[in-house]
This record gives sequence, C-alpha cells and structure tokens, in this order.
Amino acid sequence: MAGQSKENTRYVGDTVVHDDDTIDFEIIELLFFAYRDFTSDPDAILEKSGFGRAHHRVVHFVDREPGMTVADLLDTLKITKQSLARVLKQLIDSGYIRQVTGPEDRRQRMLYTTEEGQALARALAEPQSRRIADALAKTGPGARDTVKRFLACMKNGAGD
Amino acid sequence: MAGQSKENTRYVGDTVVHDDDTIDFEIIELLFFAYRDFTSDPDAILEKSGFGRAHHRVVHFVDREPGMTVADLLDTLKITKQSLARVLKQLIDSGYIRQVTGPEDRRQRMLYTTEEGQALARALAEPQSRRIADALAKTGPGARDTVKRFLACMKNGAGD
DNA sequence: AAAATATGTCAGCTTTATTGACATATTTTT
DNA sequence: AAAAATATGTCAATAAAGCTGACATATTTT
Repeated sequence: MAGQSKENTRYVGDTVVHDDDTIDFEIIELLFFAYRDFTSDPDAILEKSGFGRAHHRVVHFVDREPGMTVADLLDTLKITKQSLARVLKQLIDSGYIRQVTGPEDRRQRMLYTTEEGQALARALAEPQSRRIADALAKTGPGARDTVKRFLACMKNGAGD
Repeated sequence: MAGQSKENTRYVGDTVVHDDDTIDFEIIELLFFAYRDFTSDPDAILEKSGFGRAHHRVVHFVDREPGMTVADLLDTLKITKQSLARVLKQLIDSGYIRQVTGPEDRRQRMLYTTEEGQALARALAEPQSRRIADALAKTGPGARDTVKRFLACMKNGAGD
C-alpha cells in the first residue's frame, strides 16, 4: 500500500485534481512501457505478411476461439463492423481465415483459422509468450499467480 | 512456472511454431484486456478537450519530467519529429504546454506544462491510478512489488 | 568558415479507426 | 404469409495518428 489513495484532492474549475503523491505515476508508466514493448514484438513478423496490429488481433482471437461469429469478434475487439470488415476481408482473401455458414443460423458466419492462419497466430504469440516467461522468471516464484490476478482485476467488469 | 517454455517447437516453412500449450495465451490475453480498459479510462476526459491519446502521452511525460527537450520526448515516445509536431503545436496553441529556450543551448526548447496542462495531466492520470489501486488491493498484500518488478522486466532493455 | 545539431515545417501517404446509409439473406414474430 | 428483427456485407466520406522525404532556420561545435 505505498504511494496512493491519500485522498488529497483539490479543484481546478470543476475538475477534481489529486496532488502528485496521491497518483500512482510509477505503475502507470511501467504499464505504458511494458505494453509498448510487448506489442512491438510481433511487428517484424506482421510486416512480412503486410499486415498490421488489427490483423494480429483478429487472427489471435479467431485462433483462440474457433467458430466464433462476426458479432462475437466485434464484441471482443470493441470496434465497429466497418472497421473489422476490411481487415477480415484481407485475412480471408489471403487464406488465413475462412468462414463457414452457421449450421443452426445460416445468417451467421463462423470464423476459423486455416493452417496458415494458425501458424501465423502462433508465430505472433511466440515472442510475446517468451517475453512474459522471461519476465515472470526474473520476478520470482509466485509471480505468475499475482500478475494474473492483478491483470484480471484491471479489466472492466472484474467484480472481485 | 506453469504452462510455458516446454520448447515443443515445430516448423511451418521456415517459421518456428510452438504448439498450443507451450504458449502463454492466458497472460497475453489478460494483458490485452487490462491495457484496453486501462487506456479507455481517460478517453471521456480527452474528448471534452478535443484531444486524443497522442496528446495524453505528451502532456503526461512533460508533466512528469518538466524541462525535457523535444528530443527527449521523441526518444521517450518513439515517434517521429513530424508526428510529434502536430500534437505538440496543438497543445502549445491551446495553452497546455509552453516552451522555454534552453539556457545552455539556445537551440533546445525545454517543455513545461502550464497550470492547465498540469491539471489536465493529473485529471487524466487519476482514473488510471484509481483502477491500479483497486486492482492491487484486490490482488492482495505484496502485489504492488511483484507487479512492479514484472512490468519493469517486460520492458525492453531490462537487463534484470 | 564549415559542419553538425535541435527544431520547425511543408507535402503527401498509410493504417486503423469512425459514422451513416443501404443491401441481402435469414430467422422470428405477428 | 407478411412484417419485423437480426447477422452480415458494402459503399462513401471522414478523422486520428502515425510515417517518409525534403528543406529551412538558428545555434553550437569543429
């Protein structure tokens, strides 16, 4: 419990302002740098395929949840249908993802990675996984569980 | 040490592929969702000012390191001069950041937040800090230190 | 005096997102 | 059966935030 929640607030106009030492700048910045470098890992691989981070996210989630629908994917990524459309079309045209008409509801398009899509998804995840493993090892025993719980709580709607 | 580093690799073409259970998909996804929601916190505030995330980062770092030069900022953000230029100009024109000619080297422009800039930086950091504090509290005692070390190791050039 | 440095700026391009509008196929409701 | 709702696709226009390349200016270093 170091360095936050002292409730030392003041006002500028009608905006609540917390003084320096009540804000956890340290972890805010660590998170920024950690994520910046974490996401830079797959960039070299993506460049070769001519894809960007948007493609990465789509291939990743479809690989992880085979058969998910377009609506599922939109909900996961929190982007609009039109934003997804271009990226998804490119991945389908390039043979990384294929669509199957839903067996129950024929309006739905269930999404699957092809062999190539699966290989891409894993090639992209590999350096990230390695970075995580190294960081956890250096952090010490028990780190994985603590980090897991912390990250889960950082997410919206983590009721507990 | 659960769920990674089994070194169970195979090849597709000349791309190294790790099988399912050798990749730490769990933490990769937790990190994605945590960061997605963490960065969404300040968005409501930014919209009011007509600024975006790029402005956020600039105001944040200048507030944290008053007197930093343009070159320092470019190095921190890892973006190009031309990308920074537009954002920085808007912040200066709006009165959130001011420039002072370097006292030693008059080519340099040392950057400072104004009162308004400081207030903005802290208003933006506040919900993020609160989210972190809540997550750490829920994770349990000792979480802060573990999370800090883990995040530091996730950054490039963190030679233990 | 020449070269290097720190910054600023113009012009054009790319990626990734946005909104709005509308089309099609299919399922559900009336 | 007709109407409404749903899942998806697509066209067009726009925005934010990055990029490269080129060049200008002021200042410091060589």
